[in-house]
Amino acid sequence: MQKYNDSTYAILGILTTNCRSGYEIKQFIDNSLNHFWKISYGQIYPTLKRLEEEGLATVQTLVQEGKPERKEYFLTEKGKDVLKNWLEQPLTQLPVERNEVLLKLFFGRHQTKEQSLYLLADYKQKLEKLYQTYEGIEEGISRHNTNHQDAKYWLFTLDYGKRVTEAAIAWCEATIKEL
Amino acid sequence: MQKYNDSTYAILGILTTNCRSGYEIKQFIDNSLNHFWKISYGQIYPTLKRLEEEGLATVQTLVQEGKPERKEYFLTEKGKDVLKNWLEQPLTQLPVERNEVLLKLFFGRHQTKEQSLYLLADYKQKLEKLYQTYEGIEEGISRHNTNHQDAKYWLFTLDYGKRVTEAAIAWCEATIKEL
DNA sequence: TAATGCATGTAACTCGTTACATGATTCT
DNA sequence: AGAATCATGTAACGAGTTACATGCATTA
Repeated sequence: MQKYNDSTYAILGILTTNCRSGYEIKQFIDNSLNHFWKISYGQIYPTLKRLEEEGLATVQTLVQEGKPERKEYFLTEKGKDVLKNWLEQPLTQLPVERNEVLLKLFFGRHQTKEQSLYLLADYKQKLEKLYQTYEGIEEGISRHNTNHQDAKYWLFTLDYGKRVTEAAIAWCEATIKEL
Repeated sequence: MQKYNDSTYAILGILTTNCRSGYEIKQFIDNSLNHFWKISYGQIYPTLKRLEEEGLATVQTLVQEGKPERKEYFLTEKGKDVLKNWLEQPLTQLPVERNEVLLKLFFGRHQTKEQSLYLLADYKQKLEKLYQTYEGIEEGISRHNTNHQDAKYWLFTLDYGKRVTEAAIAWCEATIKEL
């Protein structure tokens, strides 16, 4: 089976929901996957085009009143198979997560102590803000989508973000103390 | 001041150590930064070339007996300034860390429970292996480089890796239970 | 009247990897 | 004899972002 990149699978997955157009897909990602996946129109539209060309989806152009035309994409059986197959495959290997703060801290000997402390304090602050964002989204989902079939899985991904961010914050605190 | 990408700054930083050639830089990254930064020769050599062209480094070709020629790079004052300036700048924004496992779990409703459990168990196992790798490196540094000026900072970056990985493992366990 | 939302799309660019080419020496 | 180490480099490709172009309807 031919390989596609992960963004293609993400789009394939989103097409199983009610999102059908490039515009809607972008919105969905920004609202629901934004904490662990992002994507630009410059990638969405060419991908959708390719999906159709390769028979993974069909298109229907919808003419709307008072709104621009909109192209709706629907997964074909082949498209569903490709998605299913991808879902079944475990990760081949853990990616190396580049971290700019660690890179700077790594060269900490060439900085003053104050600079390193400032770097860490700033990082910590940004992580705390991120944590609050997670909490906000989590609350939103819990309140509005309690009965939604996907809500459970959405909350799992948010829990991941919270736990990992929490650990990073704790590291900042410990490192600031030790510096 | 002109902007460069983070890999350029990484190379600039490494040139402040005793690593002077592309080959040595690659080795250094593979040995010491590998847990949060990686880079290929296809990026190192063109970057070094550019560093020289833009006056951030000078080159000296070293003819060795019984070994191939080797090009040694040395930071200029301008190169040191560029590095220093970068080190002083805090992160502009936290990057979104793409996570393939979360992406698959997000579409968990389209999978069987067994598939999701398998995905998580496999991820957990890989994280545990990674954790052990961190411990191994940490031990190596503690044993051999106790008096090295950089050792402290190297250990900080490893601590980060350990804490974040630990949190991810705990999330796997919790999610497996809840599924 | 200006901004925002809806909606699609492309071209240029950056970043990065992989695969390839070259070639001597040393170790197994 | 073959593999590993030392050493440099390029070409092709893939992934992804940003900026731009277009244009109508609604809201402030």
